[in-house]
Amino acid sequence: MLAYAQQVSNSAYVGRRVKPSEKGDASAERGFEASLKLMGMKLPYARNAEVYGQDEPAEYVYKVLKGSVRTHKLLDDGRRQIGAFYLPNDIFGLESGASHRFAAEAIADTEVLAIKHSTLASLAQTDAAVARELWQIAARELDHVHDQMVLLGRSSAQERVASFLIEMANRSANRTEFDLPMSRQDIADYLGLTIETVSRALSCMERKAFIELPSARKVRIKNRAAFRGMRL
Amino acid sequence: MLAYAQQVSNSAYVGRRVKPSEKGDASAERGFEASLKLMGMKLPYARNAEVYGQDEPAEYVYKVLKGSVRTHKLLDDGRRQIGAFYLPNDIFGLESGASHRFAAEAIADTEVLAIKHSTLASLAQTDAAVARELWQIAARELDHVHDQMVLLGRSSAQERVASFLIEMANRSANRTEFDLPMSRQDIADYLGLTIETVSRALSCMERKAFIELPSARKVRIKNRAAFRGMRL
DNA sequence: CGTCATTTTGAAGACTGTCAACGCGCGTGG
DNA sequence: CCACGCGCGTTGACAGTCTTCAAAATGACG
Repeated sequence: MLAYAQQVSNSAYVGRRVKPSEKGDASAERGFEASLKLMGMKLPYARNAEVYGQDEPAEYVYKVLKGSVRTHKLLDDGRRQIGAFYLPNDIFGLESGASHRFAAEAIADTEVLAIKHSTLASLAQTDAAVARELWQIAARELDHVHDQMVLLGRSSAQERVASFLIEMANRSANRTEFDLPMSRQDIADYLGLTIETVSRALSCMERKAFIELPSARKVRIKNRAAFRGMRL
Repeated sequence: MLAYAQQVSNSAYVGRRVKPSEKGDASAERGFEASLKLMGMKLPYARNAEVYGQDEPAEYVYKVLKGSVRTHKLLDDGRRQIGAFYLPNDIFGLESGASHRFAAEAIADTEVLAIKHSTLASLAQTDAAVARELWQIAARELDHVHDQMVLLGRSSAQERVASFLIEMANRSANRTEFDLPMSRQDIADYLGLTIETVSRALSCMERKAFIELPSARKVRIKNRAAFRGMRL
């Protein structure tokens, strides 16, 4: 899979050279982001395509360019838990362990930038700034799952959906009106609920005039204050 | 608090010198574990004492020597989510971020070995093995939280309690009979349940002759196979 | 315009939470 | 030495929330 992706898109980066204007500015060519830009390869994924599978070796670290990605774990009986959603500019796949414990899939048609984990590891050895940056990414990841644990373990359906909407609002450009790239099923599996419960919670909030749903995938926050009160 | 602890127990390590027998073996003096032994300080905590608080700066990384530790997040209204239990030889407090998102408390009278996060960070810069080890610890932590997310989001009370018992069995020396250092309330807050539900699940398993409870804090696994079937 | 996936809504039921009472072990103090 | 109180755990009855099952509505797409 990755071999294929490499074929189709690596060409864009083959033979790329540091331009004279970049050469002089050392800081522009260092750090994680810079390395990603220089050495990363752009990969396209269709809607629902798998970026990596569960328990697959964690060879690459990714950054979302366009579209969005979900990570999940699937149980034998079909139950699914979504670990996180990644939107443009988010980094994912840095598992620090040998293999991915969650699978990753494109939610919509998506483009990611991928860089070898081993490349980053060796970079981190010489460049302390890269090492620090990697830890920060891991820290954000851990923070998020910690919050998610409290959400899943200790909150009601209403609180979960409210927290989710606030999270999405904060992550989108426009904090009062935004699109949801994921389906109700994805939201439900992210929040540990059923689609029906998610739908009901949303309808309830719309009835209370806290939000408006111009369409199923579009949300408008009408009463931010009320929201803060009902989130976890 | 840490200043106090330093006072009372650091003395044991003040002036410690590398013994001749150790001096020759470079590998014995390197790595995370070795550093911990050399530079760590032994700290005692009474039952329910706080090792560090929520949102406190993450200055130290700890290893449990005796006793056990729980990490938790407390909500304003009293709801609590326990993140993990740490038993002897477990390492905790490596948050990678600036501050601890969960608080840590001693469950019973406990002794830990503490080492400055900054010390490890600078060690990791020169010693790649230490850097690798730190990532492994973080990876284990992340794996555990991921498992816990699936547990909290997608499993029944019975499955949660069964998973918990198996987890504890696997972590204890004797896999068929072991002690639980934590209370029912701790277990409940770890599994996202109430004490009553935990108690009922345990009673039910005892009735089915899957386990035996010689006392509230002692567990004997009688039917391991049946367990594997009911865990998550 | 029809078809299919997705979402919403409704009714019934299951599971877990809540409230309350009881039991047990243990340390304290009379 | 025993009674008592206290923390902790268990059990029961009931209520509430969320899930399940079913059907209707909506919307995307050919």
